Amino acid sequence: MAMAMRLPAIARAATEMASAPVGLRRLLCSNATNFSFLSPQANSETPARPQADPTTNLFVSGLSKRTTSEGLRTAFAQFGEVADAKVVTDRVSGYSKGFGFVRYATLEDSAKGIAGMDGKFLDGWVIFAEYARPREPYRPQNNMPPSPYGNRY
DNA sequence: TGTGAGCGC
Repeated sequence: MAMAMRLPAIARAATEMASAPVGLRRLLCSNATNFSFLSPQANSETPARPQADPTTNLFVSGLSKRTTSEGLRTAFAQFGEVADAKVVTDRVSGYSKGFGFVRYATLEDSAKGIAGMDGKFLDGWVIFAEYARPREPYRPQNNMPPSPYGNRY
Protein backbone atom coordinates (compact mmCIF):
# COMPACT_ATOMS: atom_id res chain seq x y z
CA MET A 1 0.00 0.00 0.00
CA ALA A 2 2.64 2.40 1.06
CA MET A 3 4.81 1.21 -1.77
CA ALA A 4 2.03 1.73 -4.22
CA MET A 5 1.82 5.37 -3.19
CA ARG A 6 5.46 6.08 -3.77
CA LEU A 7 5.75 6.33 -7.50
CA PRO A 8 2.63 8.43 -8.13
CA ALA A 9 3.65 10.79 -5.35
CA ILE A 10 7.06 11.27 -6.87
CA ALA A 11 5.62 11.76 -10.29
CA ARG A 12 3.13 14.28 -8.96
CA ALA A 13 5.80 16.22 -7.15
CA ALA A 14 7.94 16.27 -10.25
CA THR A 15 5.10 17.55 -12.38
CA GLU A 16 4.14 20.20 -9.87
CA MET A 17 7.68 21.39 -9.61
CA ALA A 18 8.01 21.41 -13.36
CA SER A 19 4.83 23.41 -13.80
CA ALA A 20 6.19 26.22 -11.68
CA PRO A 21 7.50 29.29 -13.45
CA VAL A 22 11.14 29.12 -14.42
CA GLY A 23 12.22 31.51 -11.71
CA LEU A 24 10.50 29.47 -9.06
CA ARG A 25 11.88 26.33 -10.56
CA ARG A 26 15.40 27.50 -9.99
CA LEU A 27 14.40 27.97 -6.39
CA LEU A 28 12.95 24.51 -6.09
CA CYS A 29 15.59 22.65 -8.01
CA SER A 30 18.61 24.11 -6.32
CA ASN A 31 19.60 25.22 -2.89
CA ALA A 32 19.09 28.83 -3.69
CA THR A 33 21.60 31.30 -2.41
CA ASN A 34 19.42 34.25 -3.29
CA PHE A 35 16.10 34.47 -1.46
CA SER A 36 14.63 37.25 -3.48
CA PHE A 37 11.38 37.31 -1.48
CA LEU A 38 13.37 38.78 1.41
CA SER A 39 14.38 41.66 -0.78
CA PRO A 40 12.26 44.83 -0.43
CA GLN A 41 11.94 45.55 -4.14
CA ALA A 42 11.22 41.96 -5.04
CA ASN A 43 7.47 42.42 -5.18
CA SER A 44 7.40 45.79 -6.84
CA GLU A 45 9.71 44.99 -9.66
CA THR A 46 11.78 42.19 -11.02
CA PRO A 47 14.92 43.69 -12.53
CA ALA A 48 16.05 40.69 -14.53
CA ARG A 49 13.33 38.97 -16.49
CA PRO A 50 13.73 35.24 -16.07
CA GLN A 51 11.79 34.44 -19.21
CA ALA A 52 13.01 35.19 -22.69
CA ASP A 53 10.87 37.00 -25.20
CA PRO A 54 8.46 34.85 -27.18
CA THR A 55 9.95 33.31 -30.27
CA THR A 56 9.19 30.42 -32.56
CA ASN A 57 12.31 28.86 -31.17
CA LEU A 58 12.23 26.85 -27.96
CA PHE A 59 14.98 25.82 -25.61
CA VAL A 60 14.31 22.36 -24.24
CA SER A 61 16.29 21.11 -21.29
CA GLY A 62 16.20 18.12 -19.01
CA LEU A 63 16.35 15.72 -21.91
CA SER A 64 17.34 12.14 -21.55
CA LYS A 65 20.71 11.40 -23.05
CA ARG A 66 18.97 8.93 -25.28
CA THR A 67 16.54 11.40 -26.74
CA THR A 68 17.37 12.16 -30.35
CA SER A 69 16.46 15.08 -32.57
CA GLU A 70 13.86 12.88 -34.20
CA GLY A 71 12.34 11.98 -30.87
CA LEU A 72 12.30 15.63 -29.93
CA ARG A 73 10.54 16.55 -33.16
CA THR A 74 8.03 13.76 -32.80
CA ALA A 75 7.14 14.75 -29.26
CA PHE A 76 6.68 18.43 -30.06
CA ALA A 77 4.98 17.88 -33.41
CA GLN A 78 1.72 16.98 -31.71
CA PHE A 79 1.29 20.61 -30.67
CA GLY A 80 2.22 22.35 -33.89
CA GLU A 81 4.26 22.30 -37.03
CA VAL A 82 7.88 21.78 -36.16
CA ALA A 83 10.22 23.46 -38.59
CA ASP A 84 13.37 22.23 -36.94
CA ALA A 85 14.37 20.17 -33.94
CA LYS A 86 17.85 19.50 -32.72
CA VAL A 87 19.40 17.82 -29.75
CA VAL A 88 22.74 19.39 -28.97
CA THR A 89 25.46 16.79 -28.91
CA ASP A 90 29.07 16.85 -27.99
CA ARG A 91 31.10 17.07 -31.14
CA VAL A 92 33.72 14.54 -30.22
CA SER A 93 31.79 11.98 -28.24
CA GLY A 94 28.54 12.35 -30.13
CA TYR A 95 26.60 12.10 -26.90
CA SER A 96 23.65 14.30 -26.16
CA LYS A 97 24.25 17.24 -23.89
CA GLY A 98 20.78 16.82 -22.48
CA PHE A 99 19.20 19.84 -24.09
CA GLY A 100 18.07 20.91 -27.50
CA PHE A 101 16.05 23.31 -29.57
CA VAL A 102 12.69 23.11 -31.28
CA ARG A 103 11.68 25.68 -33.85
CA TYR A 104 8.01 25.91 -34.69
CA ALA A 105 6.54 27.38 -37.83
CA THR A 106 4.54 30.02 -35.96
CA LEU A 107 4.50 31.80 -32.62
CA GLU A 108 1.14 30.26 -31.83
CA ASP A 109 2.56 26.81 -32.28
CA SER A 110 5.57 27.54 -30.12
CA ALA A 111 3.28 28.80 -27.36
CA LYS A 112 1.24 25.63 -27.62
CA GLY A 113 4.43 23.63 -27.64
CA ILE A 114 5.51 25.12 -24.32
CA ALA A 115 2.08 24.64 -22.83
CA GLY A 116 1.94 21.09 -24.06
CA MET A 117 5.46 19.88 -23.36
CA ASP A 118 6.88 21.92 -20.50
CA GLY A 119 7.07 19.77 -17.41
CA LYS A 120 6.08 16.65 -19.27
CA PHE A 121 7.91 13.38 -19.48
CA LEU A 122 10.02 12.47 -22.46
CA ASP A 123 11.93 9.22 -22.44
CA GLY A 124 11.50 9.05 -18.69
CA TRP A 125 12.77 12.53 -17.90
CA VAL A 126 10.90 15.66 -16.94
CA ILE A 127 11.73 18.17 -19.62
CA PHE A 128 11.57 21.95 -19.53
CA ALA A 129 10.46 23.92 -22.54
CA GLU A 130 10.89 27.68 -22.70
CA TYR A 131 11.52 30.37 -25.25
CA ALA A 132 15.08 30.25 -26.46
CA ARG A 133 17.32 33.22 -26.11
CA PRO A 134 18.62 34.58 -29.38
CA ARG A 135 21.60 32.58 -30.40
CA GLU A 136 24.98 34.06 -29.84
CA PRO A 137 26.35 35.66 -32.99
CA TYR A 138 28.42 33.25 -34.99
CA ARG A 139 32.05 34.16 -34.90
CA PRO A 140 34.31 31.83 -36.80
CA GLN A 141 37.01 30.53 -34.52
CA ASN A 142 40.11 32.44 -35.27
CA ASN A 143 42.71 29.82 -34.71
CA MET A 144 45.42 31.86 -36.32
CA PRO A 145 48.22 32.38 -33.80
CA PRO A 146 49.17 36.01 -33.33
CA SER A 147 51.81 36.93 -35.76
CA PRO A 148 55.12 38.04 -34.24
CA TYR A 149 55.15 40.72 -36.95
CA GLY A 150 51.75 42.08 -36.01
CA ASN A 151 48.73 42.25 -38.27
CA ARG A 152 50.22 44.61 -40.80
CA TYR A 153 51.57 43.33 -44.04
C1' DT B 1 26.94 5.42 -14.11
C1' DG B 2 28.36 9.72 -21.09
C1' DT B 3 27.04 11.89 -12.37
C1' DG B 4 22.23 16.52 -14.93
C1' DA B 5 22.67 22.80 -15.03
C1' DG B 6 22.34 24.81 -19.10
C1' DC B 7 21.36 28.23 -24.64
C1' DG B 8 23.41 25.59 -30.28
C1' DC B 9 28.30 26.22 -34.81
